Amino acid sequence: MPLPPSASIAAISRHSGQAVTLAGWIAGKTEKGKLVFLRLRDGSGLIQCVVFRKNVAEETFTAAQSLTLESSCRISGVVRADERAPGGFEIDVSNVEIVQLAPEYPIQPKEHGVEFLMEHRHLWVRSAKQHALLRIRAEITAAAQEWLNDQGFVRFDSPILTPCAAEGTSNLFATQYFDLGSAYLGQTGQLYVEAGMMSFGKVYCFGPTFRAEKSKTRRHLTEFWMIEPEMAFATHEDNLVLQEQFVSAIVQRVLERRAADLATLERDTATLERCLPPFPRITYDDALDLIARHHAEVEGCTPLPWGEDLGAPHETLIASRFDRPVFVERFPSAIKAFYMEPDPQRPDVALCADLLAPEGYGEIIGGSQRIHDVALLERRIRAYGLNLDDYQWYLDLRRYGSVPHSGFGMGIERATAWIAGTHHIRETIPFPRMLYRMYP
RNA sequence: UCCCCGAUAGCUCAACGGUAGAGCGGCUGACUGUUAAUCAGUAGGUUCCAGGUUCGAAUCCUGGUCGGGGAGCCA
Repeated sequence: MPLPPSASIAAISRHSGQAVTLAGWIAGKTEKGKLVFLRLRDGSGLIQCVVFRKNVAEETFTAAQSLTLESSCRISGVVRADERAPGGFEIDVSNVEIVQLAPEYPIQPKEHGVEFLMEHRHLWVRSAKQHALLRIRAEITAAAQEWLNDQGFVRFDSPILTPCAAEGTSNLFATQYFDLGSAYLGQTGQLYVEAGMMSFGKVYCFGPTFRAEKSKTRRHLTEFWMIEPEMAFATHEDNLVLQEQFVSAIVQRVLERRAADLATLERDTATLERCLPPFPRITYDDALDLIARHHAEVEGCTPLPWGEDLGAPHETLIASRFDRPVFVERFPSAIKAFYMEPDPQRPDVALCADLLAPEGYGEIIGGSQRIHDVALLERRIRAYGLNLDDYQWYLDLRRYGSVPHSGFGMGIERATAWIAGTHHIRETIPFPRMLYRMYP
């Protein structure tokens, strides 16, 4: 009769000296004649299991010998402290029950190319580094939501199928929506969380967003997850304070709870430990000065005339001059979304900010104070060439009890790439969707 | 969309105009402390596709397909 697992590998030290049954997959095997070492992975951790021929039934030893990489099995035995074992504990095996014997496993414990690994992403997620990375992602999404919940935010999700372009800028994925014409996969939930903010005061949405841009860089996905808080009666200043507290709370929680995974990834945690408020702030104007003076330090970085948006090399240069995330605020309104509140001191710039992660990981947050005056918002919608009829519901939010309000969006994958120290964003989501990849 | 690069055994790669190879993995055997074990043996190929140059093409040329790196766009 099959035994259910009686212990998890992560908590194996609690069972030292006891007989347990573990259920999992074979992560490695070494045969040494009359003994077999099995490395068993159960999702919580990895442990070495030792099968001695003279200690077990002949069929148990044969079963242990026959196990292949990633075969599933139940292993019973006594937990024993042994300093020769990785992790300090091993299983002295008494029984091996094969659940399924796997044929030759494609992914070997050696170097593989990106194309091959992406083609086998459904198997690659079992590998130690991918496992650590995706656990960190899960910690980040949990930390982000729980922190906002603790601050009184209410989760208020936005639709994924939307009737028109929210910002009128990005290219959207279109799909046929019954007899109502085209629907578009949303590229932000922001306009909808503004409606929620007027109901709950503080809200956030969290879900996938879609950009049909033909981006082909290590910082872009066509489908990515974004968490977007929005607060009533909040100014640009309030927004920046919220962001630095939010980001540092997430980073500190990952440092506390996922230290082992950061170690697996060989992440240098020094820059993460410094990630505490307040974050430095520079204005767009200051950024242009800084670029003019230091552009030679970064390859491909050239001085910018006022009014041009920052490119990737400019962001890298700016981020490299600070030891923690840095806000770049008050961009020219003309290069930003139509709904951003103009600076009352200087109406040609917007009350907005991008948060740049250190170490060249780029923009992880974009946020702004939103226009709350209905007449100004109408003028902006027209000036951006958008169809006013599409935005009547959004204008209603300014007709009935309008208040100053602010919010931002954080890209989960970019934040994960930075915190985990992963070169390419594609590994920070289980199944990345990219320009040239939709399988598996 | 633009610029650059690549495709040879299951995987990682070599062969650069003259007989298509190695390491790893697989399979068979040996081994009581391995942990990307070691040793011996063994199987495994439409050199991405189509056309061209040549006595002869994995190799050179043209086109295509698939993919990688970067830019722009943005989170």
